[in-house]
Amino acid sequence: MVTIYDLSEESGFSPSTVSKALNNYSGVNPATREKILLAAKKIGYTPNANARALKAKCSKNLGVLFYLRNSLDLTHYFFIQVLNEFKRVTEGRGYDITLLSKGADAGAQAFVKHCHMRQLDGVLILGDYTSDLVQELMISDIPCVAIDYAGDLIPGVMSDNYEKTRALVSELIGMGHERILFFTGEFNFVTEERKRGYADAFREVNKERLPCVEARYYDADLSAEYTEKYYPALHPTAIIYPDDFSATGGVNALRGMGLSVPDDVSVATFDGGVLSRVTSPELTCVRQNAEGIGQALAEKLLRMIECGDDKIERIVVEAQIHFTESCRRLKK
Amino acid sequence: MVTIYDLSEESGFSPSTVSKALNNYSGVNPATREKILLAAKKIGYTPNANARALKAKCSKNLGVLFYLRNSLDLTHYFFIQVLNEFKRVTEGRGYDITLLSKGADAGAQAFVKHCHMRQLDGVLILGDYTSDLVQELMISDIPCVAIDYAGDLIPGVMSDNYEKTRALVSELIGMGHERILFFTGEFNFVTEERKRGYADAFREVNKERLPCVEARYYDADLSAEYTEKYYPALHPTAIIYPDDFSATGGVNALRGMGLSVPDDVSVATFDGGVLSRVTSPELTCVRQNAEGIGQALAEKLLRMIECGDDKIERIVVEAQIHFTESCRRLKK
DNA sequence: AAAAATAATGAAATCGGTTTCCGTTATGCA
DNA sequence: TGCATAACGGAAACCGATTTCATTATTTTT
Repeated sequence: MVTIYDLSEESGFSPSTVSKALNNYSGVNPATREKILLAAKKIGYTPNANARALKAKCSKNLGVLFYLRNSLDLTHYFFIQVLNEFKRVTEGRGYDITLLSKGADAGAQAFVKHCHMRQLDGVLILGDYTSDLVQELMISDIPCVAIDYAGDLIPGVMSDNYEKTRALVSELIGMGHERILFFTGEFNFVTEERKRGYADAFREVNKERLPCVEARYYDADLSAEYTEKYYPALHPTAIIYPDDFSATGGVNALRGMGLSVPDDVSVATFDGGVLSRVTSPELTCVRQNAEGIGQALAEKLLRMIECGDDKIERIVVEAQIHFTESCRRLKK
Repeated sequence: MVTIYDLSEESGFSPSTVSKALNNYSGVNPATREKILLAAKKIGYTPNANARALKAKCSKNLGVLFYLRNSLDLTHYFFIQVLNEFKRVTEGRGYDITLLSKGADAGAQAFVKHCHMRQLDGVLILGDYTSDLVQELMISDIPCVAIDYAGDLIPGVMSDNYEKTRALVSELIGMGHERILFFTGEFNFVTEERKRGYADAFREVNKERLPCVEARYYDADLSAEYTEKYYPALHPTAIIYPDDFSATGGVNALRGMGLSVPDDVSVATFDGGVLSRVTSPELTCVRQNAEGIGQALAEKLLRMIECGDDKIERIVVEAQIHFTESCRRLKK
């Protein structure tokens, strides 16, 4: 390993001067700096991030916590898109990303301990934030941001769920749909916002709405089951699913019941990821802006770390309604 | 931060003894060890991984490189499953995972430099291994493993592509299909193996096969385009796609041409992830064992790091052929 | 020309661990 | 009882950076 001492010897300057030169500190002669940089290139010097972190108290390393329904799982297709953009932004600013885990012992404070151990500068939380382990992390001294979080422990970034749901439902009502079945996701802030939007769209036009069916899936099979159970009971002309998995499962179930989308029933969903794009017909959706969300999360977290920004705010990233032929206008 | 010195003071033993006790070294009285462990719990001691790595020359940290078509991208649905299992295994053995990136300057040796900087103990390579940057990494002194790699620089883990393709095609031939169109993936070892299996299945029964169509996609739109172009020209009774994205795109294109799957044309694919499961009908596939592959990668890499295993081998993980109604028997 | 201010550099302490080496005490054996 | 050996514990060096503070050289001020 090539160290700063080797570089000191090679360039003829002391380690302290070398360090200052490499870090662009003032108080180093430009000519000296040049010589040192040249020598560094010559002998192939790479700084040791661990040594740096030890002394500097900052590791330039961020943690990412994927925590879904009490298990660590990276395969969530929407969150991984968010992470992808988060990574792009933070790595451009010189940060690395480490995947959080519970560690070997996995007792209380598992995540907090993990962060302290690696001296992580901050953490991105994706997923369930209700678990104790995650709450401990939010309360700790480690800067955190989360997606879809609306509590007052840390900042959260989310789509404008109320507004876009209201708009989507209004549009459907305008197309003649009055029996719109809304399968909601699990109970949380996002779901509540969407339900509020759904209810308000009907309230605006003084119409009666169907009861929402609470179902916490992200699971095509379960969604199929619910569809088979509730369609015959409620006879909706349109169905809204809370995510792509549920929607594709639901569409298949409808087909299985001999129904055509959109001739017999219109379908819309949230997310609008690759799943809803490859099904035919492509599904109408409230497409969340994964890139925008990832970017907003990254920028907020970096501000917290680098600028001491401690404002616990909700940052809203506009989603987009994407209408396709999966929803059709009903004739009067 | 609670350090080993605080723990030394609290327990009444010197830092060196404390270190030995914590690391389960011999030469420490069990009673002493107990006292130290108790004190550690009491004051909430968390070891500093950076300090440890600095001295111990081993960071207990692994790098993961997602490198697809010259860009760093985490959203590959199959690789992310592999990584998920890789992570589960390695974190159980006390390792953390850091996502590799090119760093700010991004010149030659970018990945190698990144590894040295963080003192990574080893690297998992997912994706393109043809790029110079990845080759540099393979040649370096850092232990690496890769998926679907069959060169002689590092070990590789892969499915039994030849065997399973041969079996799939044989089965289709047995069902009466003779005009089987095989859209292959990009040019690499995996594709060559599959083509060999395809060809051998026809050779076994002395039948003429259609020419394979090379297409490097993982892209539903592109696959649709190819399907629209080649179906009318070759009139196959069955089509095999190289991945789920291509398959769903292809199926939609076929439907667009007024063809039914499987009544007019049978369809099979590789991977068999969530995409091929939610389409209707669910697609026949050679389902790669993502968990098995992730596990094999993890175990091999850990053996290389911990046991000095330097055997450059190809590890084969059996895939599974999953037949569904997307392929039908042709009547004589 | 002397004094003061400024710029450039280096010596040394420090971060929080690990590890080598050595001294002390306990134990086994004759 | 005396001696060799083993077990235990601690002092100190070290890993590779950063940072404070002192020192020297240079420039500016009076």
